[in-house]
Amino acid sequence: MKSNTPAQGADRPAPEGAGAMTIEQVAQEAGVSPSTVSRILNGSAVVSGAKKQAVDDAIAKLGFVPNPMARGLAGGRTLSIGVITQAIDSPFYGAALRGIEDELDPAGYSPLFVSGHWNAGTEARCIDVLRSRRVDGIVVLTGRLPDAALAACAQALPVVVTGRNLSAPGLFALNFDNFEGGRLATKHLIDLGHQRIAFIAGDQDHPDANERLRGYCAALATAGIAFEPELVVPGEYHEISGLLAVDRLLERNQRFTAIFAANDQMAIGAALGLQRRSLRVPEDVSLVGFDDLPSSVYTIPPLSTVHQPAYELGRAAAAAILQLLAGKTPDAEMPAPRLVARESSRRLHG
Amino acid sequence: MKSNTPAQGADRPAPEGAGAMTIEQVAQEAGVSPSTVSRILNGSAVVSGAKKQAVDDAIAKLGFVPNPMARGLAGGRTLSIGVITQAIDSPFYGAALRGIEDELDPAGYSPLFVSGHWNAGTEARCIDVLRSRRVDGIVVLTGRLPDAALAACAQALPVVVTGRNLSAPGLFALNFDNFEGGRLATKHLIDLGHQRIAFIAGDQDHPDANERLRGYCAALATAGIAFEPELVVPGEYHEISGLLAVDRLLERNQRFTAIFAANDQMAIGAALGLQRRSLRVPEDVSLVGFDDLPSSVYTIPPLSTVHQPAYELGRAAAAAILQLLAGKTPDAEMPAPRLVARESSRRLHG
DNA sequence: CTATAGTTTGAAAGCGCTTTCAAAACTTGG
DNA sequence: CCAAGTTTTGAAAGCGCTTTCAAACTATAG
Repeated sequence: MKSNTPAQGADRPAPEGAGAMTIEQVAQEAGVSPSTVSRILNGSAVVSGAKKQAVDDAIAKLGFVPNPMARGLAGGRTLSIGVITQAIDSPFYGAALRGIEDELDPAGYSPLFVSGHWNAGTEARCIDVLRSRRVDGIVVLTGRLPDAALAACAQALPVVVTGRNLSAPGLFALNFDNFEGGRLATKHLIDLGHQRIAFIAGDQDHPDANERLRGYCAALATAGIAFEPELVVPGEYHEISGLLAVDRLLERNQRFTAIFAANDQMAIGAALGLQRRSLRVPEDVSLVGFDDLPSSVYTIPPLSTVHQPAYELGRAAAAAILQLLAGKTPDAEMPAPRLVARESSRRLHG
Repeated sequence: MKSNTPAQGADRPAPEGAGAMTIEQVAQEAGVSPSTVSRILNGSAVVSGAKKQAVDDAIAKLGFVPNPMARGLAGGRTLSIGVITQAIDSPFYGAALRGIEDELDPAGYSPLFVSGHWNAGTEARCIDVLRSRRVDGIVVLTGRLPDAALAACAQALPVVVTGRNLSAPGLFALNFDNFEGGRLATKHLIDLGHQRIAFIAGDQDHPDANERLRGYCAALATAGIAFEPELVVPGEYHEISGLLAVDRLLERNQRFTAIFAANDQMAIGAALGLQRRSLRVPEDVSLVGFDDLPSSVYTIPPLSTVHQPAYELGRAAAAAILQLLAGKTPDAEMPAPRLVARESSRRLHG
């Protein structure tokens, strides 16, 4: 964690005149040419052991840090990766961003986060911004950009996209099995004896939302339970959708003993909606979410949900872009969906 | 939102060979010298109307976007602002980051987010990283860095820090009135008739946590209620602290009719802890938090809390750094604390 | 109509680094 | 011990932009 030069106060980051070091000064100090220093810095050529030592010493002594700007200009790389997230303050994507950060950092890359706000136009602008900043690659977390736009972008720049199945040159897609997740959640409720299971759907425009719905249908079918369109209410992935959905369901006079919400935020909204109507979770209605947000452990009651490894997703995406940059074919894989049973779901008695 | 050149598909960001444009080509197209183009780009000198027009046209026609790398190298600015946040996935700071993003974007600046993870050493490293990336300024959201380190950093670079009262050259501190917030929350409970009010404290190392405690004490004193050390339990700002704190309180056999938690996350943990002990909120115990996280509207029951304008805080901090950069003295001010009474607190009956 | 001050403009020198290219330094084998 | 091949090294040319500096031009006054 700390710097590796020992005798150094925490408040004095670089040994000396930190701002003004150049490769030339290092070269002079080490008695070699700037070219040689550059070669050592980048490992771009073999350098004799003696000179390498001298340069390393000089770098340590002067506290030299290469100027990324100059590097970028000369070398055509910026060591930065653009990350298009949908909302930097989303509880779900937050973890993914952290994963990206953690993976990129040791490789010397920095993420450049921009928010697309679930809007194709904004996302397109984000790409422009990132490209104008000359990022070396782009990671797109889901979003609404047409696949074609992404593929086009990938022609100029390595691109990693999550939440899609898409294949194009220079493009790597990393998808979580939302279908299986949806199936698992529904099966969990069925196994608990529930037959009338309502589904609060996610945003229609999200492919993952539709996959989760498909999983719900599949589980129902497997169990021989008829799909009941009246039990499915649209939502938009926000808490309020969950609340409203419960109202809708109750107004429709639908009987149901369980609800599966396409994400935790809606499940939390639904829980409040149920409480407002004096329906208890899980005594009267079992509730299952999707995502396993950090806060879902602490809801009342703690929420049963499908765990989405957001952090790992971020790491995997970052690792993939790094591999793409290195000319390799990414081999990242997502962990399989896993149901976390907590207290919001219970066996149907009666 | 969209580009201003009309005939342009969403998937083709720049009119033509987007990557390869240089100021020189623009100059040629407009029949002027590169210097003139640069001057127009930066508004750094008066240029005759005719030439300005010609250059603007050429820029539009070629879809030219200046290379930030070259700009940074030559001009010594990078148009990027380093932001040290504590955890990019924190529910509270997320909103602040968004505020920063929203404020910086129209000014042409980009934020560079790094996470300090509440660790002075890591934060110091973050500053190094940011400086090595040559950011034009730094925004520090709270954190544990010693004031002196910040002041030292401010000598080289404009710095805006939140959550502290600190004054140094090149440094602007933007503080929320945590004392008043703590007082307000406590007063709210007292007004509701509560006398035995437990306090779940925040992390000792956070100045704001101590301020909130001071506010709690002040409100108690004003109401003539004796301060009871046994009613104060330490916490660390996470949900689990709240849960544990309730256990502690109950083990100590303390009677209390209300709890004020130094942040919402702990309040949420406390709510669960109370529920585990079959104590109902608000019937048996009133609960008040601090921060007003977006999710606090949807807890069961919805949480009464002190609203912290995280988003505005971000915007104000960003605006301040922009002003500092422009050589002005920032005039940003934080809104006063405001109590949001929801359903987790109610009048004490009996 | 020329001398003087005031403006607008272009040429050219970097910013700090990477990367050819060719020279210098070693190898090796005949 | 020298020619030919193989490394290692340094000089120098940019990367795309900003910014002096001085030249060219315009306006004002004598």
